[in-house]
This record gives sequence, C-alpha cells and structure tokens, in this order.
Amino acid sequence: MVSQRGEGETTSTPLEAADKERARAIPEAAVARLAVYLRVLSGMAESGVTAVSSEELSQAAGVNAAKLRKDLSYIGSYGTRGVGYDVEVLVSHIERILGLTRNHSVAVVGIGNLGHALANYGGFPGRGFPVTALFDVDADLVGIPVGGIPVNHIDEITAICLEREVSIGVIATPPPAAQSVCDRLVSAGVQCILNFAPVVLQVPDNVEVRKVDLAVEMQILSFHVARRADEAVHNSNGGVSVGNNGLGVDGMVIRP
Amino acid sequence: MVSQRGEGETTSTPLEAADKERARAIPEAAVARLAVYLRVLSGMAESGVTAVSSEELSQAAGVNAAKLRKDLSYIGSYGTRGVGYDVEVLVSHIERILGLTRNHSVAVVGIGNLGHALANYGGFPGRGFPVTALFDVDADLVGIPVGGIPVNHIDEITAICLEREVSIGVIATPPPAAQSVCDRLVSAGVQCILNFAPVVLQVPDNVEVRKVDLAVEMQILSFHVARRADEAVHNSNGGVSVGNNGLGVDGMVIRP
DNA sequence: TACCGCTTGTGAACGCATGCACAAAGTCGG
DNA sequence: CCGACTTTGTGCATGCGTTCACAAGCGGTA
Repeated sequence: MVSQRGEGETTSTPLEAADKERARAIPEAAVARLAVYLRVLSGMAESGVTAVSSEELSQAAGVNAAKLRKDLSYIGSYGTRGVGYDVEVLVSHIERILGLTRNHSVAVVGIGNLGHALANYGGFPGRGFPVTALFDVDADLVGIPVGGIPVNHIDEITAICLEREVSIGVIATPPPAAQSVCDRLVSAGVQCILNFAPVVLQVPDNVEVRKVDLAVEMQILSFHVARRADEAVHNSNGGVSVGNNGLGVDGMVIRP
Repeated sequence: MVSQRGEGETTSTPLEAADKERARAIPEAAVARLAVYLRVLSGMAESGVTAVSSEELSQAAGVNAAKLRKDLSYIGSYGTRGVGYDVEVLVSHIERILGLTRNHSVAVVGIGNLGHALANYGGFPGRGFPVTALFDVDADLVGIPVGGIPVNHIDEITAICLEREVSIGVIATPPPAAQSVCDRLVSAGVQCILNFAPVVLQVPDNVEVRKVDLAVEMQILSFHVARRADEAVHNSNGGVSVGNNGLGVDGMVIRP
C-alpha cells in the first residue's frame, strides 16, 4: 500500500492529477518547511539569484540538507543533478503545491490589540491572503475601518462569510468568546481556522484548526530556561541539590 | 543507556534531583501539551473542580487519553488509581516542571502593531512572565509608555537586558532588523527567543529559538484548503482537472 | 565522444512519538 | 474483611519523520 509515490513518472497521467495524488502524501511537517523554503527562495529571487544548491538553501532555511532534498522530493523532481535547483521553478512549484495560486479570503474576528495588528498586516505577509472581513462584538468598533477594511458586527458573521466566500477564519477574541465564534465560522462554511485564543477549540472532523498560543510558547521557553539552569548546577558541581535555585535568577528586580 | 527513567522510585535520591533528571527526558512535544493541560486544569480549579480523570482531562485538552497519561507519567506518578488526579496537585507539579515557579523577565523588541499587542497583554497570559523592557529604533516612540512600560531605544538593549536579567527576548520587528536584534539579545546573555519576524534566525547552539510565523501558518492552512478542494473534485466526478480553480474562490472583491 | 566531478533523489536504518491493551493499585459497597 | 469495579501507569507494537549513504544523472572538459 501507500502507493509508492511514483518513481517511474510514467507520462500516462496528466500532471495536475499526479500532483494532487502526491499532495496527499506530503507529511505535515514537510508542508511547514516548504513554506519556509518558499520564503527564502522568494528572497533569493528578489536578490537576483537564479540557481541554488540543496546545501545553500538548507543552510538559509536552517535545516539539514538531506531533509530539504527529501521535502522537495515530495513535490516532484525539479532539480538538476550536478547543478542544483532553478529558483524560479522551485518557487512556482511550491506555490502550486501550497495552493497559493488561488486567493484565500480571510476573515479576522476580534478587533482588539491583536486583531488590529493582524488587520494592519495588509493582505498578510507573502500575500495571496486578502483580509476581506473584520468582526467584533463591540458596537463602538463597528463601521470604523481598520487597515482599510470596515468592521462588521459579529452577528453578521455567517452571512458575510458565505457571501465573500471566506476560506480562512482567524480568531483573535478573548478566550470565553472563542468557541462560540468558532462555531459560527464553521456554520458559515469556513473549514480552516487559525486560533490565537488560548482555548482548545472543539470542531467537527472536516475542519482544520491551527493554533498560535503565546502562553504555551512562553512556557516551553520557560521549561528550557529551567533545564539550562539545572544543567548548569549539575555541571558546576557534580553534587546533588545545593538548592535547586542557586543560580541567581532569584532576587530579580522586576519593575511593574 | 538513557537511564530508564526510574520505575523503582528508590527513595535514595532527593526528590528535587530526581525531577531534574526526569525533566531532561521529557519529549518536546509532551512539554507543549503539558502547558495546555496546565491551562485546562487552572480553569477547572477556578471553577471549583478538585478532581479529574484522565478521560475528562484529555477530552478537554483535545488529546488521546493514553497520550495524556503518558505525558503526565513523564513528570511523575501523582494520580490515584481508581480515582483520578487531584487538580491542585497536578497544577503545582506541572508548574514546577515547566519552571513557572520562578519569574521569567521578558523583553519585547519592536513596538509596532504586534509589539503593542504583546506589551498590552500585561504580564502575558498565565502570568509569571512580566514584561520588563520594551525596545524600538524609532526615536519618536522612546520614552512613551506602552502598557505601562516605557520604551527604550534599541541601542540600550544590551545594558538593560543584562541589568534586568531578561531571560526571554521577543522579536516583533520587521524582517530586516530581526537578525541584528537577535544578535544583540544573544550578546546580552538572553538564551531564549520568541521570534515573530518571518526570518530564519541564525543563533549559537546554546540559544533556544521558537518562532511564530503567521505566513507559514496561513500557507499550511492554504495547503489544506487546496487538498480539500481536490478531494471534493475527486469525489464528485472521478475525472481529471475540470480546471483547477473551478471552485469559485475567484471573483472575490477586495477593498484596499 | 568519453571521462570526471558534482549534486540530486531515494532506499534503508534509525529514533521518536503515538496508541493499544493490560497489570497494578486503589476505592467503594456489602 | 473481601470482592468487584474503576482508573492509573506502562511495556510493547506500530507508524511517522529524520538522517545517512550512495547510486543515478548531468554538465563541463579534453
């Protein structure tokens, strides 16, 4: 099984179909990296670079060269042995695989500090993601444009999302509102959600949720800080517990 | 090797040391989930819930129950068979493992839209992460407090970070400035960095970087949108390419 | 045209993470 | 006090992702 992703490249099937078949087999982790490669490659293209080797590209992207080649192999064989990759060619193929050839209409819900920041990004970095609607509960915000887009009341979410064919919903509300907003987005046919609220969203299977959770990120870093401190203790004296916080991160002066 | 994370729990070694030994063995993925469990548990505690089973907790956290138990087992055995876990106990143990018992001073660099949003979070969600310094290149911003903290010029970054013992640096600058800011943070002794700039940072081995990349998140979602659309085509007619953008995401009206 | 050096693409091995299934261990009711 | 029931903690198998190492393929050169 698993269909042994074509090594023969028999010219029998149309290209489009073959790509789609392949797309299903790309590991999630690789997709994330492809997006990074795309950015690096775009930068190179702007700098006038036309060709690149896996070694160069991998270093710029901060990954292992072998991993990069394997990632690229998921989308096809577009390199030239002995030479490397053509930057333009790679860019266009990655864009196609990531679905960036069509536009994805984005709606941002919750126009607080973060919502403002998101709306003002203006079409989102790397473009192809036009923000077409903003929503908030606060009546005072409704009607006032942010980043050029007028804010609508949250009750209009279903109608407007359907009308503007929003494909990606961004939740930037306070935690208590997140699940309710999510439900409304889902019922408006939105199948992909980017969630900034520190809440675990419950969604049907056919909806894809990605979360960006500051608290979690900070806490992961905190874990590493703690681990480092412990290792330092460990290394400086082979002994056990001179007091686990002997590293002087104590007595810190915090100005509020 | 790998020291077979103690099943015997011989009471020979002090608890503290045992924990640290264990901390090193916790998989990164598990650490991220522990942070999520912690939030869910905190919410439960506030609601007056005192006990919870792995089944309940796992559902609230959106993970498999077995995985949850395995994650918790990395930090020790604090459940009661036949009963479940004591919420308070679990909270305090997770906090300890994540290093949340000490405060981690945070500096935010780049006071644009995002920087404002971050500064105004006010001590960061879940607290324990006091923002003690803000930086920007723009002289017009310097001196004006944001979220109660005055903005300093970026040239002071090294001195102030050292003085206030900043342990986590947050980069919210435009892409071109990110690497330079990163270098300065590192030379100020900051070993953990949270990077919002869409740039691959080059850092020494002893520095931990986590990145939050909106463009990448959006593109991953885009990939899934495309995959869904293809599957839909696939299912509705077994045929090939009725035009790859026949799904009507075209014709969108974008107001600038 | 034939050889040489370089870089890609990938088979295969390895390691980590996930999920299952069950023994161990506790509570509760009688 | 005992037996039945519940839930944890974990050994084991499975699958995914990463890394290695090398054959295949291409351009340049004589």
